[in-house]
Amino acid sequence: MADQPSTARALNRKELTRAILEQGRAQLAAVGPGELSLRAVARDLGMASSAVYRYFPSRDHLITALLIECYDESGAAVEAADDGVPKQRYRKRWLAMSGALRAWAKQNFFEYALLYGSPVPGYAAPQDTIGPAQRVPFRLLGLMADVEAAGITMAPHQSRLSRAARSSFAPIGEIVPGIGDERMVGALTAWATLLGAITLELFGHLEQGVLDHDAHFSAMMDRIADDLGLP
Amino acid sequence: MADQPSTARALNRKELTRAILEQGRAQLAAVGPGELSLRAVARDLGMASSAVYRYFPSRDHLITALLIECYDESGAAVEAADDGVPKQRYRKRWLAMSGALRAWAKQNFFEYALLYGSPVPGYAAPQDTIGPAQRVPFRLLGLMADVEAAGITMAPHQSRLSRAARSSFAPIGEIVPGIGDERMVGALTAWATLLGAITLELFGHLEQGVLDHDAHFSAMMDRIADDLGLP
DNA sequence: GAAAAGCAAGAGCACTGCTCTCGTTTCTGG
DNA sequence: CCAGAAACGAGAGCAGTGCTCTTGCTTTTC
Repeated sequence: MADQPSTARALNRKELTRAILEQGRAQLAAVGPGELSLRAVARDLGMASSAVYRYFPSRDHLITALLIECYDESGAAVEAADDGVPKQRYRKRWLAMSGALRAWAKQNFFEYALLYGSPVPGYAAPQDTIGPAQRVPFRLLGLMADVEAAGITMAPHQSRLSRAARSSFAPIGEIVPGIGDERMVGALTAWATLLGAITLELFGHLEQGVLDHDAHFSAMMDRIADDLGLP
Repeated sequence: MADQPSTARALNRKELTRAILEQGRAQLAAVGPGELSLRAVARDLGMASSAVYRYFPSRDHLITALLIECYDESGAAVEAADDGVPKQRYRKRWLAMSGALRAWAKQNFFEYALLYGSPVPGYAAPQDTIGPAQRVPFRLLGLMADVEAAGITMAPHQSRLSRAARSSFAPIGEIVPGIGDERMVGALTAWATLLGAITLELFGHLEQGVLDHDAHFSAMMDRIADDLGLP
């Protein structure tokens, strides 16, 4: 992987792999995962369907590759949004990131469904995907760490955190240190709300009740920002 | 639909329709939507695949029927949980309802995926489904109306609701009246959080970070209850 | 009792993921 | 430089899918 392809064949292989992935992405954007047809990809590329199997040993492997690509793309969108806001404007950073993820999801409906919708048939996402998948939540946690480092306190909550809940996110605390338990729960709740809000909107569950999706999303994200104590 | 089946044939038709639905449900629980095979259902019932089309004109119609069944089932579970708690124990009612939906989702993974995961291929859920689909959110809104009627106030929020956001859920306000704008946004946010939390957990997005899913879910729901000002 | 409607079954179409084989091309080691 | 090995593209084929159409049979209805 590290060395560049020297031979013409290896170069051609990289190129074709990329072309298949690209065509697969186009297919995905058009018909959604589950309907993604390996044969159709091969057809559009003018090659035999069996030839595709030289590059991706199965349909699931293709989907996994697309999964990684989409995680990276949405993660990059969120990171770019975060980077576009001054570091101290914490609330604005949250609003920018959440808005960016929603915008990406709306522009890439099926891709969002692939990432955060029902998991495909029986296959468990392999280890390769967890890295890219964590880009978005890690950025959110980074914001929390920044807020915490700035000494900004949260409004106290009525209910106490159980010991089990506290120790539950120890793995996260090791990777992104410096976040208090209360704020950690707040951040994870915010993440759930964000994904839930986008999912409800995109998958049509708000169709009967909410008229202005933009305003509604903004209102919810503002509320979350209040809850997180973001100034 | 209202009159009972008089003829033997009509009775047989009702029975067979039910059997197909039941077998489809079994299939669904085993392999998930998208993999639900009409031929397999027919095989298990010992009938020709073409015969099933006398009862369900297409695979999507079968899925729609299952969709309604599952919405009703989950809605009934949430309602039962709500009814099991004294009306004035508002916080407990919220925790019971959210816990019940999560429990149902965990026990009916693919069914939950069918309801709240990626929408199936190209088909838009027909009008028949929206009624059953609204049972859960309506129950949550009912709780909010009860709280509001009891004169319980919410902790004031920092950010103001935009005019667009306020008027956005006018359709809901007509069906479930007596809920203030602030609490309405809070309730819809709570709904998003609930669905997001269950989705993240069930679809494996918490696998790398959270150890104790029960405790984590409880902590988030407690937090939401605080936010909603539930005593 | 005859006509009409509902029904089950089978064949068939077009499609899918995937495997295997068969020539061909390209790379590599002596 | 050239033979063996590895990679490759194409095609046929298998088992499966949703769905349609035709063919007989049964039940209902007039």
